[in-house]
Amino acid sequence: MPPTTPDISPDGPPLTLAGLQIDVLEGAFSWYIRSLDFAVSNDLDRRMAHLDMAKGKGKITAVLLVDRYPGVRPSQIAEVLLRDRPATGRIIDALVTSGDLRRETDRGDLRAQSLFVTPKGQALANSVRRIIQEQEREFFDFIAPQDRAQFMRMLKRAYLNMRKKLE
Amino acid sequence: MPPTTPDISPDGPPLTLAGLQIDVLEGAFSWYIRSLDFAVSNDLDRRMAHLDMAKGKGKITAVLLVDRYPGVRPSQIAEVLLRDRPATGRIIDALVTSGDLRRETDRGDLRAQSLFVTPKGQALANSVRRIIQEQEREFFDFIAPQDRAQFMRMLKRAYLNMRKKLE
DNA sequence: CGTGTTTGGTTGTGTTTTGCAACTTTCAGG
DNA sequence: CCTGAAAGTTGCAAAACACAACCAAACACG
Repeated sequence: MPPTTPDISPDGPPLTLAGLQIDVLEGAFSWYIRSLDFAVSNDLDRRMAHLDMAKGKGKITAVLLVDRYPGVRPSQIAEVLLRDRPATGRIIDALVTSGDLRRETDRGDLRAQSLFVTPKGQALANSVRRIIQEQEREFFDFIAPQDRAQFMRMLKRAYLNMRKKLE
Repeated sequence: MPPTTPDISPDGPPLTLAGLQIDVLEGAFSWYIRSLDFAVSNDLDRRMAHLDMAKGKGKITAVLLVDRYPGVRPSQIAEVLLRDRPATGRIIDALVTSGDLRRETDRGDLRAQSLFVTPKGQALANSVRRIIQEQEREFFDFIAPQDRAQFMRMLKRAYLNMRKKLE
């Protein structure tokens, strides 16, 4: 395409893929976020391939949540994951089957369940955390420490804005 | 914030969902990005629900790309989308069927195709752009102009880092 | 030329994901 | 008790996606 196109974006050289200049096209954060998610997820899947925990978008968060909050209930996890209960239930099923989580009936509420990690799940959670940290280090290290906080803050705030709207 | 809990993150009050404090849990950008993507995509789907273009993750980008670069080839789109050719081909199929895109045989290379938007597709592209801009405005407006550039730069760079690794 | 390799696209298939609806059990309030 | 709401489960049907196999055109090059 003709290089006559002025570089509108004030953020470095225009991003070119397959000979197409992407930047201006979408002009939007959303495109970067969606693409970045795609890349992040794929990369995570690769790194976790050796763990038995089959490709799990939700599974990762679920294990970490249960590990950190022993006794959580599936419905709470569902809310964090932004999924419905059936979907969450199946995620948990898989984790129970693989021997990483354990279900108990919540005492005090026979309808609900309390979730706990097994020793195996505990180990898994640790692996996962380590892998995530490696990924962070590898791909986000270019962000200066003081900028990291701001970056995180922006992500968080946007996320909260969205959640509010979705409810 | 509760005085008992030291606020590790220098980025505002801890994020609590369903009574669980999420922040420290994942501690990572990746979690925010993945969640944010989920929210962004859902929100986009909603906003686009009235357009015939059935829920399309790839479709959105495809239409915009073709609109901006008349004559692009499916393989180029595939590369941008980070999908394989079959997947991309089907996306294009759908858009052709719905009358938004038009295929032509590339002159000069009989194997390849050149894609163009139809008038309908043109209108669709405009709608999509408008919707995306609204979404941006609604959810990312809190970012000060001078910070936007930096935010974008970080997203972009992380994205590029990832892509390099995926290839 | 002609032959082997690469590139662009299509078709077919099987798996995974996921959202919705319906159903069971339990709780909470009056 | 009775009713309505909440927690999970099951069933189902649709969508997305990755992989492999396949055809046709282009290119490289001896």
